Amino acid sequence: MTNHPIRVRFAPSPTGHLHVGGARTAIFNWLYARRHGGAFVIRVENTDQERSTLESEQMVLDDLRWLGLDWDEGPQIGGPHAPYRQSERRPTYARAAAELLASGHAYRCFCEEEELETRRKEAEAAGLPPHYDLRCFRLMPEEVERNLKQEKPFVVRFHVPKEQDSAFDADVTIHDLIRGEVMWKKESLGDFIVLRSDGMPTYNFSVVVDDHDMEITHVIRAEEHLTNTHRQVLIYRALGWPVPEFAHVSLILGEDRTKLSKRHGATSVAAYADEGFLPEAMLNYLALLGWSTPDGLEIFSRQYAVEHFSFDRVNAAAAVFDPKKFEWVNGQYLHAATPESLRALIQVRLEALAWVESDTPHVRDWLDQAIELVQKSVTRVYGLLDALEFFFRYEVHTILEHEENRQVLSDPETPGLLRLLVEDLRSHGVPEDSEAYHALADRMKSSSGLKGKKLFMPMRVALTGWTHGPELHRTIPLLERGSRVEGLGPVKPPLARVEALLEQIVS
RNA sequence: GUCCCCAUCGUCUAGGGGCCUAGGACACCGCCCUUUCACGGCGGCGACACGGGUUCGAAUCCCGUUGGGGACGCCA
Repeated sequence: MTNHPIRVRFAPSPTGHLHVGGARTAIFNWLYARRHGGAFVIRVENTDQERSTLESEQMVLDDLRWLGLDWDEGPQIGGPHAPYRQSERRPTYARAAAELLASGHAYRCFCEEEELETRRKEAEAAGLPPHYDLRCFRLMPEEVERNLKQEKPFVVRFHVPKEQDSAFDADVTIHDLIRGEVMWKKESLGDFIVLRSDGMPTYNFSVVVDDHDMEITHVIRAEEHLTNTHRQVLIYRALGWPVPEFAHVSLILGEDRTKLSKRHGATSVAAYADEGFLPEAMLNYLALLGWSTPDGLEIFSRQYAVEHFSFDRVNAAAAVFDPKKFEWVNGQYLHAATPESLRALIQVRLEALAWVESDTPHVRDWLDQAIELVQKSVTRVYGLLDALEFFFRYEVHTILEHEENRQVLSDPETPGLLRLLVEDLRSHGVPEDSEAYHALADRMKSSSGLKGKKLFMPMRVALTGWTHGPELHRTIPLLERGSRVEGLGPVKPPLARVEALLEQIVS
């Protein structure tokens, strides 16, 4: 293509948290930049002063950082094309608009909004395209002068010539990196506004001016902007600027196949973070929604994606966001994570729950073993808390409230069995490793005459309070050790558990 | 309504004329592993929207139909 370094940008409008659709666009931009050693620029599109806020900007940037998408130029870090906030770039737009005005590609329009609205409706009713009727395009210079003198508010409109022999051809063809050739005829476009009456540029104008100013070589954005490209290319043409490459990424859809939005449930990156999804998993899943790896890998590192990303493998069709698969991807990352890293992620909550009182090496060591024991059973970070709960909570009443537990314990053999278990734990001590546990199991088999589920389920319930959970041969020693670790929240030791339950059952 | 985009299992996709009786992943259903649950392993269910061309040969190329989506704003 070109010898110039690749420059791409992500241009969010700060009106709330980053959504998964925006996140995926950002990811594709970032991957493309990193793949080709180019620059990833962030530009804040806040020309809509009604809806844009600084708080939202901060949130979006935080969300991007959480995803690990670092930018080379943009808000908070600056760069050679600062400022990177459109509200602060008004002089640049004014200059470009003046140029369009001077060259006759644009004109002042004094029509009022309500007036335009009614005329648009009339045109539609008459079966005509709802385009601007060119009223102000035909204004005599004297009339324009008079209006200006009266300080009538005006917008600047771009003129789209419809004459076939016009020197300025308003037909446009682009070569989209994802879609191939896309073309529009001049007739499908009316004269459009580039500068609002308050002097702020409209989206289509500011985008072109900024992308040119910031030397953007590849515009990678959502497909909803595809038809805007017609207008934008005309502006490039009128200003005599080179047109960048385009890549329009398909939309992410909800289950009902309409554009993903709030009503589909959690759609913001932050919401998923709050629910215990990992940034690597999010990056992986979102990249996979539309892009596929050359060798069919579905779980891959950030580095792998950077090395293999290409628009050749980006699908042009829209994709439905599948929470189930996302959950699976997250699980894959969670299962492969080191216990230490997971512990760090739940540290604050462990302390809030008072399961951790002081952060000592013994506490950390015990926690890592406990996490290692349960991590394969969860798909979300905070699911670890539920999986670990049985270590720290053993309440006989709560246990007996659960139907499954009651069923297991209702066997007439249970009291005798638990009595034998108490005796064994007292005389032989609580097993401190798998081997000792298996010895215990053997003794219980012969002393009780029970085997299989009849033996192990009551033991499991008595020891953990649940009918399911990690392997007993690892759980029991860990429970016993946990009860002795200082700085850890209260862990009731195995013997005390069985005794407490037995007492309640026989009474 | 006009313009634009899109179209392979329920979902994400592989596929770019013969390698396709269409491969993988998620989900679902079995079985195995496991004295529980989960993880894991094995297997099953399940798709080229339709109609015309082009070609010796089309999931793959072309046209049309249908369907879905998006855009038509002094929002982005």
